[in-house]
Amino acid sequence: MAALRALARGGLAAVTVEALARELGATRGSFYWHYPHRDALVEAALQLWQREATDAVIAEIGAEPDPRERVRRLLGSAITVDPVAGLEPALTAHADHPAVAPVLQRVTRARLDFLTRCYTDLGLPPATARRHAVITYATYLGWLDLRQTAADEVPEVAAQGHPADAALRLLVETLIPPTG
Amino acid sequence: MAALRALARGGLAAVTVEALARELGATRGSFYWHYPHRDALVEAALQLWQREATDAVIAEIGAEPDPRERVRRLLGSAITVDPVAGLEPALTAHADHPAVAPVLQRVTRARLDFLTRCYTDLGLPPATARRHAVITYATYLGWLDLRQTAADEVPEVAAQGHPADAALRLLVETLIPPTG
DNA sequence: GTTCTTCCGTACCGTACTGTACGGAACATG
DNA sequence: CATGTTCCGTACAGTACGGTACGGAAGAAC
Repeated sequence: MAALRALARGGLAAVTVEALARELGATRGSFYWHYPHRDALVEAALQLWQREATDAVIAEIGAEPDPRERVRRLLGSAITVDPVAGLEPALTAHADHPAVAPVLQRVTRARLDFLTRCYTDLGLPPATARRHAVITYATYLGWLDLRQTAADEVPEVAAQGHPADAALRLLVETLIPPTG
Repeated sequence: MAALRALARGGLAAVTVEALARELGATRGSFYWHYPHRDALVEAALQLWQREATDAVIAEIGAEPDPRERVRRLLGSAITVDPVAGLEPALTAHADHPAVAPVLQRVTRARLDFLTRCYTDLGLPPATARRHAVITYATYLGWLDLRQTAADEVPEVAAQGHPADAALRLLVETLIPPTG
């Protein structure tokens, strides 16, 4: 969705009907046939993001039986793939927006629950697993931030290549407790 | 600075001369005597942020001789204090903005260099220390994100109180290698 | 007291955007 | 062929904002 790209570039204020119409080679008149107003567009874009960036990923990786491998694959995909660069930082920047808040809350809870489950499956008691999940998820979020702010200064943070592999190994060592 | 508060709430687009004048009980006419244009305001606000949120902190904690205690105090202040809530996530959301990019790059480099120095002082070889610094800093950034997006869902992430203390202990255990 | 400087307010223009009204093309359906 | 539906474009308010021009109050300088 073009709306998500605009959101990633310039925040919520950048997702305008005008810019969208220009980018797609259409006119605003056409837009207002498909959506009643601008808010409906951002709403649709946010739901699309939740489905593709969270629900689909959890469904896919959740099929993996080994919890250690689940975390490893999560970290790996967090490092290598970023379909719409800068989207998540842009969303957390509008965490208090009435349209963003509920989606962001659902996504955060789903991801944290999934991670917590991984850690309990590794043998950790629930409270400890929860705290590990929070730390791991925070590291993931900050990793995305760093990729936006210092992709050139911090080559480890790039989406692909050899430095990313070395960083992944250290991430796994740091964030996954020795053995369950 | 009121501009930074506006930036934290609604991104760069929210730091408008009109809103600022309203909040301060003045008029736009008055504003344009102090600043030549809007961009000068955001520029000044960003430089203020760099001085208070990075230069001052590094100068203060840098005086601590024990590197392990330095990292601990960094994590501690990261957890407990957040003068303008949501500012850093809002800034990383505009990482490619011409006014934000250079400031953000300087801040990121200064913080990463400082952290790397802490880890080398702990006895780690430079490359390893650098990677540890990146991970620790990413966790810090993600922690700020989580505080914005899920302060209610994740009590560990709140700015104060007993849950924060438990989280800090785990952070220290996770992010600081056993002994240098 | 006159004059100058500093600071703030009002009034105005240009621009970019949202939303609506309406017209018309393309196409299906009877 | 007539009619309706779907989709897109143009034209028009209304609004919020950036920026400029100008006027005027308050106080300092002399």
